[in-house]
Amino acid sequence: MQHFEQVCRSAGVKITHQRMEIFRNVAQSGRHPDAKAVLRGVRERMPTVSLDTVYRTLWMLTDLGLITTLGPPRERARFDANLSRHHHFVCRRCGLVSDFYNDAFDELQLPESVAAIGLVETTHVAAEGVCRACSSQSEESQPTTPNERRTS
Amino acid sequence: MQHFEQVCRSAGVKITHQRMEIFRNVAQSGRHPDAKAVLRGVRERMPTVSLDTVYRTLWMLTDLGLITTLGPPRERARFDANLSRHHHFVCRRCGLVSDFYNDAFDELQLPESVAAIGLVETTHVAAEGVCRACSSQSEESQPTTPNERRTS
DNA sequence: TTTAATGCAAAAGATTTGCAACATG
DNA sequence: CATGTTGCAAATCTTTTGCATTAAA
Repeated sequence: MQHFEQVCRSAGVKITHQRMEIFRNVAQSGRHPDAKAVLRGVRERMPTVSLDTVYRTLWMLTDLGLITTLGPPRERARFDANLSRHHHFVCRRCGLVSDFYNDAFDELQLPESVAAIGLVETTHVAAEGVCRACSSQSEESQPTTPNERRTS
Repeated sequence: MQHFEQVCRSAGVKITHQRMEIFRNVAQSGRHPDAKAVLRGVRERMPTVSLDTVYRTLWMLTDLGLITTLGPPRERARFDANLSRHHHFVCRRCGLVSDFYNDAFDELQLPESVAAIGLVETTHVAAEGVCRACSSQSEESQPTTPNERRTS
């Protein structure tokens, strides 16, 4: 939080209540919320904040390097305040993303073929599967047919 | 393409021109297009296809296991017809996603902590950086300040 | 011929922008 | 007090849905 204020100050942007709440919300919850989720969280303390302020602030925080986004840039972003080196578990059913740590994964040796594509700055492992909550939900009814989408 | 027809037949879904074009489009281009991009591609041969058909078809192909999506499910999806075990290079500037292969990455040993989160089915490495095209574009003007978003 | 799939148009969601009122430094 | 920031409303863009028409089997 001190870091937040310091970065804002040196970037010359004002430290407003909204910005503090929004940053706190992304930073505190270990979640990886999208803009809507941040709005919900922030409104518990500040019922008047608007969604557009949330968007503007999230992208501003991203530009300042105070948070990052998940996945390819500019797409239906989810934000992440965990700036330490980490990796993700992604639930295929519910979309839950949770962090885990592993030193070995922090220094993977990339094959030479990658150099031809571009300059790699960091690597990141995504473990995909089904989270606890989802797998206990469907104890009896494992889908044998491919899941119906948006049809229940 | 034979596989495509076979899977459709055994799933009891009709093999239409649109579906063939859409599948071919995702499968042929080594890209990871979103729905809009698929529409553009398909319209070169079939100018009358509609965007909603593209969406319906892409999700249907996903349900049949003929293609997959990138990243967390249900979010501004990008589709991938490469079903072999592979990993991704992701460009931070332009969002380009390109595939690469590495046997070692196919069998990463996950730390025990992950078991507590859920059941992992597969792991996937994303190498993030700047692609050739983007880094040659900005030879002279490396941004020292964080990139302005949607402001140029 | 029967049933499922398409295209259209409209609805529902998500994200961005212009602008007057307001708060921060 | 000056300027940058907010909230509102409206614009834009993306994705989904209802329904009459068309095409596959």
